[in-house]
Order: sequence, then C-alpha cells, then structure tokens
Amino acid sequence: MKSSQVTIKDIARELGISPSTVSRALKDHPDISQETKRLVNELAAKYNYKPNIIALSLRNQRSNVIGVIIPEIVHYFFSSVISGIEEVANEHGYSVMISQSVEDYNREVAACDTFLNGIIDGILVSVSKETANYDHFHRFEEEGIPIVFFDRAVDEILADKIIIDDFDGAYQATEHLIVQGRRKIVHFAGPQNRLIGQNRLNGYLKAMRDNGVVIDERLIIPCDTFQSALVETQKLIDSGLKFDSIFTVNDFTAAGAMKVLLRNGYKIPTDIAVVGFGDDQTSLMVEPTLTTVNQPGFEMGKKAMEQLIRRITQSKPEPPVTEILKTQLIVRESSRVK
Amino acid sequence: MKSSQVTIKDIARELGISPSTVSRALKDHPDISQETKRLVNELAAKYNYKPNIIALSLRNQRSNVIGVIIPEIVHYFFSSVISGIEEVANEHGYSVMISQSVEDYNREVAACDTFLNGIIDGILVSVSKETANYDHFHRFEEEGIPIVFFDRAVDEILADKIIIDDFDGAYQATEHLIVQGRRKIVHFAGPQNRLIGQNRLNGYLKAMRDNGVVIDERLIIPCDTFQSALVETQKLIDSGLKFDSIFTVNDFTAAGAMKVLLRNGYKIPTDIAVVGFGDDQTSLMVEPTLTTVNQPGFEMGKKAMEQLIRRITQSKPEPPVTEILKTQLIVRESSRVK
DNA sequence: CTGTTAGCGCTTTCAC
DNA sequence: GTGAAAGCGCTAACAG
Repeated sequence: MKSSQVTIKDIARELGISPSTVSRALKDHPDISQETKRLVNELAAKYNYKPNIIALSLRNQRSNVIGVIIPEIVHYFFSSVISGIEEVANEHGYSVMISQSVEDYNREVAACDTFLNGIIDGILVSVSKETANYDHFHRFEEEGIPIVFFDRAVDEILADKIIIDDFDGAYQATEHLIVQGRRKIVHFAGPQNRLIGQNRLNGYLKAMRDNGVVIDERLIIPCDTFQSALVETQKLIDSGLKFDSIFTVNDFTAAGAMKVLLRNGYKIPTDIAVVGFGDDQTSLMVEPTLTTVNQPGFEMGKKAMEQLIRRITQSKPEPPVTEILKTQLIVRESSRVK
Repeated sequence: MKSSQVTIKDIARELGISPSTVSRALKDHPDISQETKRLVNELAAKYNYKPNIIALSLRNQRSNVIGVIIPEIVHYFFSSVISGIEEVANEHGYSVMISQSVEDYNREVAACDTFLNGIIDGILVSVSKETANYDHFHRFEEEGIPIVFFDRAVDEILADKIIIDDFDGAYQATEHLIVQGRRKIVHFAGPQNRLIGQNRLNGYLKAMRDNGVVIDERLIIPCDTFQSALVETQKLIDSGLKFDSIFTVNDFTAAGAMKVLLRNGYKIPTDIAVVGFGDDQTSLMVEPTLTTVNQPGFEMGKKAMEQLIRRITQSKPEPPVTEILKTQLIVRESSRVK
C-alpha cells in the first residue's frame, strides 16, 4: 500500500475542480458535462488513477473480500476446491483470503478470529478433523457474516452446506466391483468419527447387502493413508484371508495397496482389483491406472462461492440450503476385467 | 463486513467520553487513568469490540495484507510454498491473498491489476510458464510495492528472489545416473524461456561434460508434463534411439515416462533408470519408487515471506538479494542398481 | 488526564 | 453542472 498513489483530490486540484465532480465524472454521472468528463478521464488515465479499495471498503461497508478456512492446501482435492472458489470469486470481483487450519482446532479458531476483524464479507469453511466445538463458527452468525460450509460441514450449525455424496460414491464403487465378479471385497476405511468415513463405509455395506454379498467384518480395515496402506496390505496378505479386491477410502491408500500387491506378485486387476476414491492426480500416474470415484472439487468450490455471493448480496434472509454433489465412478485399468 | 459492529464511538457515547480517549485507553496509552481504562476495556469486552481493520488500513496506509501470484495451487510443490508463506504471515499478523495464474499470461496480468488496487502491502510472485513480457511486474516497482519472486524469477527485474539451485539439483541427478553406469541419458526438459528449465538443462549438460559423457542433442527433448511424457516417451522408444536412462524436469513427467516404459516391457531401473525432480508425493507412490531431487517448498515460502516483510518494514532501501536454496538428491528404486 | 480537530480516500446528500 | 460538507472508523497532533 504505497501512499504515492494518485487520488481524486490530486486530479481535482490539477483541474481546478472539486473532488466530488471528479468522482462523478469518473462514474459517468449524467449531471457532469461531457467536457469535464473528458478532462477528468484523460488525467486519470495519464496518472494511472486507481480508486483506493480500502477507502471504498470503508465507505461502502463492503470489502469484496471473502475468507476461506481449509484443512490443508496440499491435497489435490482441497486445492481444486480453492481453484473453483477463485474462479467464481474472480468473475464477481471478489478477492480470496486463505487460511489453513492444518487439521488443528486451535489454528482454526485463530483463523476465525482473524477473519472476524471485519475485513471479510463472508466465509467459506471446511472443518478440521479435530474440531468438536463450534463456538468459533457461531460468532460469524452473530456478526451477521454469511458462512458456507463445504465438504466437511457441521450438522449443528444452521448454514449453507455444499457436500459430496460419499455414500453414493462408495456404493457405486463397491457395486462396480461386484458387477465385475468380485465378492471378497476388502474395504480400507476412513476414521469412523467423521461423517466422510462413515458414509463411505455405509455405501460399501449397502452395496454388498443389496447385491447379496456376504459381509466379512475382517475385510473391513481402518486404513486411510499411503503409509498405513503399505503396512495393512502386507498384513492382509500375510493373514491368509482370501480377498479378490480392495476398495479404499481415498486414492493414496489405493496407491499404497497397489504397490504392496504388485511387490507380492499379484496382478492388478486380474488377481486383485483396486478401486480408490477421490480421482486424485495420482490415480492416473500409478500403473495400472486406478479406478476411482470422482469428487467434483472444482465444482464444489464454485458452488460454495456462488452460494456465498448469493448470501452476501441477498436482500431478505432465506433458509439455509444443503447441496449434495454427485460423485462419478471413473473406471480405469485397476478394476476392469470384462 | 457487517456494519452492526460496535465502534469506538459507541463506547465513547455510552461512557460519556470522547472517541480519542477510548482509542487511547484501548491501546493502554500512559496518559489515560486506570479507571477510564478499566471502564473502556470492560465495555469493549462486553460488546465484543473489534477494531475495524479497514479503517485502520486507510489511516495507516498499511493493510497487512500481502498478495501471492502462483501458477497452480494444485501442485504439491506450490501448495507447500503457500503453506510456508502462510506460516510466516500468520506469525507476523499478515493475511494472504492468493491468485492463480493457471500458467496463463493474461490471468497473471489480471491478478496484478487486482493487486495494484491498493489493498496489498507487498507481493510474492512465481511467474507463469507463458509469460514473456514483464511490464505488469514493473508496475509494482513504480508504485513502490515490494515484490519478491520465488521459484520462477525474472532476470530482467531487479527484485528479491528466492530460488532453488536448479542447476546443482540437475547436476547431482545427472551425475548420479552417470555414477550408476548410465551414459545415454535422456533429458525431458522444461521450457527454455524460464530460468528453471534452462538451469536444469545446464546442470544436466555440465554434469555430462564434467564426466566426459558425450552429449547427444537428440536425447534432449522438450517435455514437462505427465501427458506429454506419455507421448514423448513412446516416440522416443519408437525412434529406435539408444538410451539407458531418463532425467526429467519434474516428477509428473517422470511418472509418465515410467508408465510408458513399463508398458513397453522395460524394467526400471535395470533397463532404463529414471530420475525426476521435485520430490512430489507421487514419487513415493509410483512403482518402483522414484529417485528425485528434493525442493524445499515450505522453506522457500517461509524465506520469501520473511524477505517480503523485511522489505515492507525496512526504513531505508537496500539492494535486492537473491537466495538460492539447496536441493537434495533422494535416491530411490528407479535408479539404484549398485 | 481528556477533548477537539483534522484527515486517510471516497461518495453522496444538499445546496446553489 | 458543480461545489461544500459530512461521514465511513480510527488515530495523532495539538490544546487545554
């Protein structure tokens, strides 16, 4: 913020007119004479005049800045969401301020504090894994700052939510394996204290039941990272349990499982089929390419931002909406035999 | 930005004192009596008073906001950099505004325009691959807004730069291959209009020469994405040219090359060794694991932000500095035979 | 120890 | 068609 910027006052002085006239001329106000407008605009161009956003924000009580609180940027899914947010924000003249919670409750609260200082017009939040208390979010409601949750929402808070249909995604993935003739389907499951892990597990269970496949509890294993997949897949192999496929809660876990399977001499998908979740970039890079469930991160970001803008600009209050985005099964080599 | 926020004026009115007294009391100014301070602070707490950042920015001519222009957030390296930036920004009370160029010159210019509206105290930039004209960056200099380049810098602009020792990283990678007995080393090179691409190529060339390895121009191929690697690697194989290893400008390109090699029946590393650059998450997930060059992204973000803060807060101008961060060769399975 | 005033840059009513 | 004045929220010089 360099103060040397040309202001309306500077232009007014040089032209020997008042700042208000300059202001009006710049906005093409009908009252102002063509001649004055010409002079003002010429000088503004010459000096490369730029309205001072801060002054405008102060006057309009609107900053056109929105805040985003996100667990971790370094995940393909979340950075896709950010891209979507940015896309829509750009189109509508909003700037985006980002703060990472790094899955840490205290940092999430701190980020909220920062955003409560009055700089933002609204906020987009995906809740950290750790968070169990939601007071910090309630404060936005109290201040009348619109809040839209994405991906990881909070049931207890009445606000707009844009989420993924995790249940259906897992259902599709599991049913796909069944259709491919698999019956002994392992599920590497996410943490069951989180909706996302629950829904994906439930989708798996429902698909199994609906298709009359026997559910073997021993094939449902808590495992949701690349590293733990390296360990758990080996343990699974060593256990001697029969299985013909693995459906994992995310793509990293699938990549880990694939690696161990290949190293143990299994052919994918002939011996063991693998299906991930997320459609991360990695799913194309592994060999064979990974069948996975696409989560529309970019679209989610766009929808969340659109909804937030709607809230910011709405004249009369409207009830909160929850939008559930459909996932899409992307069949690739790691599961396709027929 | 809800206008219903409590202001200093509100507190002053309620206490029957002047706004300036309230302001001073809140900052624990020595002139103010303990009693007044107590009253003011109590009321401020009761009404949950928060100073209006916008008003402060206008008054102080400082927003404590910095801008970041980055090619793509959805790259592990860049999102690591952002995390580093955020880390330091948080510590020092700065907020971070992010804009992606998506490797598009026009969007980069647009992002600069947005940031030139006076909201930011300084800017961090990593230049898009496309960019060949640098006028949009010069404008920050003209406005007196400090600019620090990271990773992809611009030689033509006199500014602080935090970059990676790409030359040395490429040198190490190439020499490693030579030590492993490779001689016909392919280089999938980055764009030569960017320093980064040049330096990595030059490191490769120097290592070849220093070790008396004949350089075959046909083995130096412009190719820097996963997709193009799929194409170029196949073309390379079909060309009948002899080669025993590939050193790629980044890990995605390496992943693409590996995939095609494997599909053509080559053993990695026995037949062909592969070395990437970046130490992306992917490098652990591919099979075999990928030898690569670690780039300290998080550290780069921290250093860049620290340097920017130094510029913003410096009293007298100082000459620009360039900091070159060391890379580290991470030897994994894709290249190790001995 | 506290109040008055002015001003950061801009817009907008009201007046002429 | 244009200008003067006030105010968005805050602070600092100046005055008592």
